[in-house]
Amino acid sequence: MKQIEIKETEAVGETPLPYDLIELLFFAYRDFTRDPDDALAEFDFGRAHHRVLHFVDRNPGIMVTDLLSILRITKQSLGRVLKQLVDAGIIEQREGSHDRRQRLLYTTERGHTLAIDLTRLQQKRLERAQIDLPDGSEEIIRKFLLQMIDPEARQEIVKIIRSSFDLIDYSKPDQNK
Amino acid sequence: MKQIEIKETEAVGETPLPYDLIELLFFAYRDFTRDPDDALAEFDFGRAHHRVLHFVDRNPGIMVTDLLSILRITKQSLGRVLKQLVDAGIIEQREGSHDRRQRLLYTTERGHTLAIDLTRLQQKRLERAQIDLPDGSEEIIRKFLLQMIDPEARQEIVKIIRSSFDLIDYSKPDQNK
DNA sequence: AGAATTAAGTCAATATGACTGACATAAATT
DNA sequence: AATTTATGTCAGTCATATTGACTTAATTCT
Repeated sequence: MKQIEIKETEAVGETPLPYDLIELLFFAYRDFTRDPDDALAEFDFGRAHHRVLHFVDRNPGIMVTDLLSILRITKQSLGRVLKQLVDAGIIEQREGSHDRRQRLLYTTERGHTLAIDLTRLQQKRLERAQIDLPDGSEEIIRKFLLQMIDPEARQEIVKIIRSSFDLIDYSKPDQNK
Repeated sequence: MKQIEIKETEAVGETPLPYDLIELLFFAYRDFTRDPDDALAEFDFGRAHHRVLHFVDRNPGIMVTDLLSILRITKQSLGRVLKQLVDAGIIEQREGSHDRRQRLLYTTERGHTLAIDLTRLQQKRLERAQIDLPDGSEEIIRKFLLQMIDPEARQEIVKIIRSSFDLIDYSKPDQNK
């Protein structure tokens, strides 16, 4: 009944809307982020803390400025979260050896362990999601996700991820059918 | 250099962590939600409004309670957003014909048009993301995303999405390798 | 018929994560 | 010496969410 109702309101001849993928992305991403969210709630940390912890752990010695540009948040937003992580002994700041203005960010041993633990939670979910998928699926998923990203941003993100994208030609980010 | 630094801190012999997929999901989802976010900013609406609009448009006549359970937010959180959408003439509430306690939710004509417009933005991105993927990729992506969802929730979500999942056996949500 | 439950809404207080804009300091670069 | 850069801070605001308690109306159960 409802399905007919919907169909009727869609203009005839137009491409069907990809409601399934849209909603799957919504629900999948929600559950994906909930594993670490729940784990961090014990420390009174939230998703913002997780993102900072993740990218600092992945990029030891990252500058505050570079972290801001990855996360696309403002200095003020980062400030509080970062301070809490430093106070909790999860992240530490060291003066840059060449440029003494910099406060380079590193996870402490404890912070690194925590980051790995959270990543393992997400790993578990990702592995479970790939059960019974045919060979080559991971490469398809990777390419799909990369191409979901704004073309202008892809190259920079590939650098951040610095993973096995050798087969993807991201020098032509604007190609169309 | 940095890559070596990271490798050293990982215990030898453990499975490599799927940083690439984790980060791709983060960046892909961020850009995916930005299209409608940007479009709604003109109306002074945010992502919360989009979610409500989307699921009301997809489920005409949905009860407030059911919408709350899909979105997993509280009545109070929904309240303000819903009121704004009703005030703006985007969503309307009708008394249930069988149960007069219910305020069933519908998009207005204007609301429906807006919902479709936003969905077309996301469609564009999804289509672009599937360029140059081999045949059968969409099915793989769909299955991957479905299996990213908590096993206990999958069946309910398939009902919400009510799409082409005939080939997926979600009666055994807990199967492992 | 009366009790219990359900659907929806409201009040009050709070938390989190984000924003803008302005300004300050120190260090590096030009 | 002047400018730019890296970082941090102050003050105020906003959006989205939370919890818990309570109300009203309508339906369902016993």
